[in-house]
Amino acid sequence: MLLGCTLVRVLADGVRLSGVIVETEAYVGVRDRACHSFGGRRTPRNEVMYARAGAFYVYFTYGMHFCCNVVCGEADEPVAVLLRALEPTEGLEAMRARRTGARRDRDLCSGPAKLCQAMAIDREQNGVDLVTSADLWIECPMAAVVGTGSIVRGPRIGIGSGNVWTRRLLRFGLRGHPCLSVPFPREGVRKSESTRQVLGARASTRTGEGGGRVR
DNA sequence: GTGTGGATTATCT
DNA sequence: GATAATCCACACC
Repeated sequence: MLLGCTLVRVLADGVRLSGVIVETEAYVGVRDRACHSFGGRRTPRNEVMYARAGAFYVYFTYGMHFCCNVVCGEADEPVAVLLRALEPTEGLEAMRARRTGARRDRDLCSGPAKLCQAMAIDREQNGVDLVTSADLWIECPMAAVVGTGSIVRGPRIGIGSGNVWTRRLLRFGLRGHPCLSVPFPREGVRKSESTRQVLGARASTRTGEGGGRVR
């Protein structure tokens, strides 16, 4: 479970940037049409998806943006979670400097490309091991555990349409949080679906056992 | 507040 | 050559 955990980045000059993960999307591997590894596709770009859980997968898109994912499968099991939004908590000054154009602090990291810009994440961080890196990791203190009632889910963003994978509710967020990238269609989870889907959410966004860092 | 279109390039077909 | 897990500015309500 990544929601509620904190992404931490330490810059070369020692400045520390961090934010609480408030929105994610699951990309569940070779069966998922919207996933870069669909059908077992393996290229230089998505090679990191085939690493073991804890690897950081950064890719470039739309000619000008970076997006970042946490790989969460075993080796050769290309499954990852896209980080879509953070609530900035440390280093706001540096984030504002990098995100000229963000009018409010809540918009510093309210999108997958925005958070990469704010957190100084680009190609350099592709393939970083979040478990051992000294300048990029995820902290998951027990106090950050999020109750299932605080989670909303909906269809993933920007992946076209036309098959069941575009409709599956694989986007997750903290209910009503001001830093979400896009509002969720309806701020709730239908009772008939909640139990099964929340269990699915936890399975697909979990990257390993608890502890100081995710692995 | 919502909706539209432009920016700009790695990657794969 | 087409596509893309996007963002931003601007127009309009």
